[in-house]
Amino acid sequence: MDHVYIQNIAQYVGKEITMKGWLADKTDKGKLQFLKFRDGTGFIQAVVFQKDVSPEAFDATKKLTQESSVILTGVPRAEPRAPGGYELSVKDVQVVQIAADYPITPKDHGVEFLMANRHLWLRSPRQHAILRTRARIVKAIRDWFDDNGFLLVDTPMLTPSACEGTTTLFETDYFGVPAYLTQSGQLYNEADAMAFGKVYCFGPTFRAEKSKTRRHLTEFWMVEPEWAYGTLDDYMRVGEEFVSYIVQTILKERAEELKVLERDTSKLEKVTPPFPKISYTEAVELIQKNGFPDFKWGDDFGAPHETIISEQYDKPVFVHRYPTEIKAFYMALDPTNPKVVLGADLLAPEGYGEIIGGGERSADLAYLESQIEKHKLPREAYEWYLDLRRYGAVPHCGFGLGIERTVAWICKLDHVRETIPFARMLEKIYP
RNA sequence: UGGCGGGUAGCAAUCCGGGUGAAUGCGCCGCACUGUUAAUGCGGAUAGAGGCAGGUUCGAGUCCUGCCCCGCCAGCCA
Repeated sequence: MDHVYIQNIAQYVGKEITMKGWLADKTDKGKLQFLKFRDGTGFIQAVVFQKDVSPEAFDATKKLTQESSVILTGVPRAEPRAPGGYELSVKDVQVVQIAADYPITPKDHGVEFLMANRHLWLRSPRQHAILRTRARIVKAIRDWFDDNGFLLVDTPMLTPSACEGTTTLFETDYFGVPAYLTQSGQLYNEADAMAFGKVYCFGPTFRAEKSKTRRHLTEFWMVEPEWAYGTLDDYMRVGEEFVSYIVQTILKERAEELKVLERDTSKLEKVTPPFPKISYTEAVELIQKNGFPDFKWGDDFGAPHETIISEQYDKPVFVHRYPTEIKAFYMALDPTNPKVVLGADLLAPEGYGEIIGGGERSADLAYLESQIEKHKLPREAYEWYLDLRRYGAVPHCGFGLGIERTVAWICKLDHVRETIPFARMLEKIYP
C-alpha cells in the first residue's frame, strides 16, 4: 500500500493508512503518547494508546527521540483540538532510525547557532511556513508572466563582462580567462525582448558586495521581465498588477502559513492596484520635510530615506524619474527633462525597502555610445548590445524583482536569511 | 569597511562595584500519569578550568591591549 501524506489526510478519515516521516516532538503521558509527526508536507499529532498497539510497538514509541524516522500505521480522524484539524489514532509503529541527540530543541536558540545548523533548522514549522510561502510566490510569479504573454527566456549565469561595473562581481576561471557570475540578466533580456517581444528570466544572481544588512545576500533570486514597445508608464502599470497578484495569491493560498508566522494580513489586503507614484523630485521634498533638511536633489536614497517615503502610504509606492547621474548607463532620458531618466523603483511598505527596480531603456545608439564612454565601460564587450540599437531599435522597458526581499516582506521577517534554504552571506558559505 | 553590542556547559540565560573552580532552565537518563501542545511532578547523570593570546593584580569571567568570531545599524543595492 502506498503511504499517505499529511497534506492529503482529509481524504482518508476513518480509513487505515500508513504514514512515513519523522518525529518532531513527543509528549509522554504514560500509557498515552502524543507524537508530533511530520512528513515534509505538514505536521500532524499522532496518538498512541498502550491498549491500541502491541507491547513491542509501545516500547518502541517510548524510546523514540526527537527527529527519529518512523513509519506509523493508523486511522486519521477529525479532531477540533488538534492543529490542522486532524489526528492519527496509531495502530502500529515501525522505527526506521533512532536519531542521535538532536541539537535544535523546542526552546529558544540564537541566530548564530540556528544558521550553523541550517540543514536541520529547515525541519522546523516556522521554516516550513516561510519556504512553502516562497515556493508559492515563485509559482505566482511564473503564472502571472506565463498568463500575460511573457515567454520564459533564461539568461546566462556566466558572463564575460560586468553588466554595470566590475567591483561587485564574483570572478571565476573560465578555461583560463576570467568570467563573472551574473549580477543581472538585464542586458541579455533586452536581446531576448527584441527577439520574442515579451520575455522574462528567472534565476540566481550574484553580488560580491560587502553588504552586511538584513536585506542583502550575495546569492539571491531575481525575476526580470523585459518587453518591446514598453514605456515607463507601462512598466509601473505591469508592476502594480504583478505585485498585487502575488500578494493576493499568497493571502488566499498560504493563509495557514501566514498564521504560523503571525503575519498581520490586514496590511497585505490593501495591496491592490493602483499604487501611489511620486517623482524623485517630490520624494526629495518629502525627505527634506521629514527630518533631513540637508538632503539635496541628486543624492541617492539611503535606508532611512526610503522608510520616510514608504511610511506615507499603506501600499507599495513607485518613485520615478531619478537623476540621470545616479542610475545605470542604459536608462532612457526623459525627453522633457534630460536631467532625469525614465526609471522607477518600487518601495515596499513596512520598511522593507526597494523590491523592484526598472524602467525604460534607451533605444538611442549615439546616446548609449556616449554613456559607455562616460562610464568607462569596455566598448568591445558591449558591441552586441549596441547592435540591438542598430537593427530595429524600439522603446522598451523592464524591471527586476528580488525574490528574497519580497518573501521577507510578505512573511514580515526580520532578515532575508530565512527566505532562502541556504543563505549565502558576506564571508559565510557553511552549510 | 565604519559605529554599537556580544562571545560562560549540547542549547538559552544569571553572575559583569575582581576574592573559596559559581550557576538556573531546557535537553539527556529513570519513575509516575489516558488529552499533551515549550505538559507536569519526583529522582539522577553529564557538562566549561568562562572565544584565543598577552598584560595589570596577592588574586580576573569580571580591569587593560591585540586578534578571531557573532549580531544590529550604516554605505551599496534587489
